[in-house]
Amino acid sequence: MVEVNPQPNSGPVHAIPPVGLSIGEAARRTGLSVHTLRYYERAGLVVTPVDRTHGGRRRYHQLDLEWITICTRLRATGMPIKGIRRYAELVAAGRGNEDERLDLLEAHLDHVLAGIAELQENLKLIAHKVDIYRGRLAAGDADRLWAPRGPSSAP
Amino acid sequence: MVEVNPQPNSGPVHAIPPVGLSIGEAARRTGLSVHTLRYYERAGLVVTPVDRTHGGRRRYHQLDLEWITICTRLRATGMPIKGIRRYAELVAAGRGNEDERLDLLEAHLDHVLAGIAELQENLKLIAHKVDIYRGRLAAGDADRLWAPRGPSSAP
DNA sequence: GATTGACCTCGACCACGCTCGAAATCCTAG
DNA sequence: CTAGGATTTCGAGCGTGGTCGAGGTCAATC
Repeated sequence: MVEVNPQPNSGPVHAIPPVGLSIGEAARRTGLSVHTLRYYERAGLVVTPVDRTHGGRRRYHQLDLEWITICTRLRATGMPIKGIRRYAELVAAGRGNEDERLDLLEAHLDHVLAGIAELQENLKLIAHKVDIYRGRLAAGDADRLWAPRGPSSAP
Repeated sequence: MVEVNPQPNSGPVHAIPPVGLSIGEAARRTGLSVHTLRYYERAGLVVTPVDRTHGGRRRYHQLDLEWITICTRLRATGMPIKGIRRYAELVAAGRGNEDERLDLLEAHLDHVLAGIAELQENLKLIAHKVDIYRGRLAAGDADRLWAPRGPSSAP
């Protein structure tokens, strides 16, 4: 299937050939589905129009993959599609709005950091409950755990 | 509007009266909307049936609020509704499944911790970009920043 | 030249987690 | 007794982020 066909003039398998990659190959490399790749494009997340073959098929080049990777990082950290589109628009607009780009990224960064802090705060309660369960199960007196309208204190 | 009506025989305003709280009050205390409170109930997240007045209105007591708070913590850490329902079912089933409850919570804990780690990993790239923007903007040579099909390397 | 599989567009559909509106009921204040 | 606001149920609707399928095109292989 994935036969490596050693060609004298080509680099490692992971290098992107000058002709670019098909959408399927791009999908494998980015970890997105081809559907999602097309969706992101439709949604305006992709800065530069993706190159096409004369027959109308997408060819992904280095820069495309790099940009898409940035998109996945932003998504993975919870930035909504709209936010990424906004960022893409700024980048696409070219020089002169770097401060806005910075603002956008910084705001996102702060947002995520705040989210992590909150997450950890909420986790405390859960971890506490886990500890209680563990302790009581180990002690063998799990019967004293909370049950509906029961007497104890650890749901 | 929110007039505090000092009553001799009642404790602090934040104490829950024996008759319980209306859904509106419960909403204010939990930070959820009344819609969401009812939704959670419908969705099977609430372990014990919420008490009702003879006229059919919900009355929330201490335990209800505590349980709902747990639900919000689980939600806030990304546990899906189904997961919380599962947990609620276990608790509702009473004694004998404490190990399952523990498994569920531990799995969630691990899941969230892994998520945080991944989040922080992804944030690195973003923070890196922020640094680059900051550095270049400070240096006043923002023109060298990435633009569509531009020469530089920092989108 | 025919087949085969990857790719194309377009619009519909899905899962999730709420959110809302209508119409009826309750209950408290005047 | 009445008016008003809070609450009830039920079902529909919404925003987000994909995911999918139909029907057609492209291109490498036999």
